[in-house]
Amino acid sequence: MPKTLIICEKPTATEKIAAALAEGKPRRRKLMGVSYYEFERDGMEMIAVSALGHLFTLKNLRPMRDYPFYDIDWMPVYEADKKAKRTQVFIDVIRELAKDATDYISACDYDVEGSLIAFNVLKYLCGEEAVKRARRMKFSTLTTDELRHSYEHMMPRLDFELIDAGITRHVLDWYWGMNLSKAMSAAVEAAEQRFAKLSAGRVQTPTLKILVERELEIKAFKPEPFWVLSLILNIDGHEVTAEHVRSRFFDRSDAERALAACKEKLARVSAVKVRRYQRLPPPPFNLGDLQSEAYRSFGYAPMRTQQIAQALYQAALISYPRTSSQKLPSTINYRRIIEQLRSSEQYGKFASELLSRLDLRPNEGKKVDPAHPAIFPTGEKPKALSGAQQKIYDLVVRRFLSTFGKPASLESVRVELDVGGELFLLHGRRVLEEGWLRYYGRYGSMEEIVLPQLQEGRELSIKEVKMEERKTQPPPRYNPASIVKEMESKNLGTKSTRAGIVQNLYKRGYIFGNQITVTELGVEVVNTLLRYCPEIVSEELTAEFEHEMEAIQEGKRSREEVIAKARAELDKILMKFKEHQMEIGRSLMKSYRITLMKQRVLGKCPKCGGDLRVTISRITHKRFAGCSNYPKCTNSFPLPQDGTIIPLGSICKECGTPMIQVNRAGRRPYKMCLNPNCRTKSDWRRDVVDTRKK
DNA sequence: GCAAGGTC
Repeated sequence: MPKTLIICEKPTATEKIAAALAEGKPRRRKLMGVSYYEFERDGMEMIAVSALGHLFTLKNLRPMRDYPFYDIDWMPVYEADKKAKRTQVFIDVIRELAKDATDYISACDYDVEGSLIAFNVLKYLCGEEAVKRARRMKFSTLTTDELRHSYEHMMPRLDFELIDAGITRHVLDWYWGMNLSKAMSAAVEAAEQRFAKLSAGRVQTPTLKILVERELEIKAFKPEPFWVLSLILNIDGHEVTAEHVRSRFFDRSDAERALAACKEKLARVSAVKVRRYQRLPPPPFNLGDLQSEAYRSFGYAPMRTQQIAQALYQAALISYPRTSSQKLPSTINYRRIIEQLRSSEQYGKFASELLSRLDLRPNEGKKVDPAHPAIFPTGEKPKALSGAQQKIYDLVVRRFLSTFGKPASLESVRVELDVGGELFLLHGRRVLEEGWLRYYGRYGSMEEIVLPQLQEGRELSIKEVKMEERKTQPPPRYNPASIVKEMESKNLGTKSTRAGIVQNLYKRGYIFGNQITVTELGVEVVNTLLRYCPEIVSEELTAEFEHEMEAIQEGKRSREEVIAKARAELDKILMKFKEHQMEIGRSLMKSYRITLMKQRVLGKCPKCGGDLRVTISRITHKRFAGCSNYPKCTNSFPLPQDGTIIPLGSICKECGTPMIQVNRAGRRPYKMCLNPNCRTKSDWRRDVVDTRKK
């Protein structure tokens, strides 16, 4: 009896593929805790089984004692990474089910990585014959119609061009990243006999470079003074401030001359310009947009938003979150979703309003994704959500509804005021029709500036004309959300990896703070690599990889050719690196030490003004905050033993000790002062009891 | 140890 094994990328996709292809209901089975689905189609027996993303990864075949090192091969992820034990049962189950399979279908996401995931499963778990026989389903959403269509129009073989491109990408990233990381650590070891965990990579290093460049701009920035003139008026008992038409005077005497001209007591309204305009609804969320909106609205780091979105997805409340798409194809049946939302207390009236319209169409954005639509709520009713989950869910639902809303109608008013020939401006803004802004609620809140009725020719009494000195500001620092956005615009990393790569830069000690500052170490790593391997620092490497991948996909270059070229190039770079490793190692270590020392400082000692530093007790080996003036000053505070401690650079309003933030795995970050007896902590114990009661 | 990519 012939049996077809369908390889899918992830469990939820497996379920949908089985449901779409089965005649009748697929039978859900379980083996070693892993679900798979049996069903019939056209008289054939079929089994849909799931991978869990990549089940295989590249690994060095021997310990990597020296570099250059190129001896790598594919291995089960669970063997390479002990923390990924979960993937082992998936491998066992697929191997078991492959035993009596006669035909194979690759039904992973239709992109380079998906093609490779299925290929490795077929090659290492089903055998070479399976690779030759396997066919490929291509689809861009997991809707019944599209899945059936893609089954009917299957590619009769695997997409080896995409697979080859994928393998090459993995190998090149490994070669470049691992060898350069090793080269830096080895340089430190050779020069200082100490281990320092240093890293470089095609994505992380250009990202760090962007941050270093901003750091340099800020350091080189010379604030320039400028002057502003403002006119304070009294209109019908309200105080209103108008700004001079020249928003900045860089020449003080110009500002003074303008000020001197304003000696009159009255300002005359010389023009009133009213403009009506529309603001279109926003496109639906992709992951990057959700991350930056959640940072703006709640201050959540992109990594946190990603984790919360993943939890909501697993609770079947929202669609697949790791997407770059801003499209909502009608096949997701958004009318049904909005109908389901109608029964919700919070969103019901918005949903009803939308459903009463005939033209229900989303305002889509330009970005697409080969495998997933934009993020949308499934319409399921949420049960017991945590506070943070509730917030992200609310944001997703409101954004989704907003996308279908009518444009908002706004009115802006520009009032010109003449004071002795000097022109001042008043700006007002009013929402005429809220449209989609109502659905978006607090996330789209538009500040209204309502001006009193002002007719041309009216004279207003002046309270004061003010001249103030200000300074130009340096360009703003990146924050975790804006650097993720910058990476996206430069095509660095993927939607799934960007937040994690930024987190990694923090973990390495290359950067710190929410307003991102690059450490001495981060700057030195970039400088070193700029000197010896500018290729890895440049965003161009990603672009170059992409060209090579394209050439491979078009059959213009072979995988072997591209890999051999990279090896030759790396050989030269790494040799030069090694020649200079003593000086490289010394300067890396120097900046490493400075960064470590600075990282330990939590703030000023309230007793003596010295530095309070994270210190490890010689006796108990536990960490605490101790004063740098020890033994002259014996001031100290206990610290939590788990998690990362981040100095906040501020002091407690109650007790004056430095504030810190504690980040612990799986818990939400919390802020506290160092003093355990501070009044701010008097209710901590009660909180713990309260939580337990619930 | 060290990358970047997929997944939960």
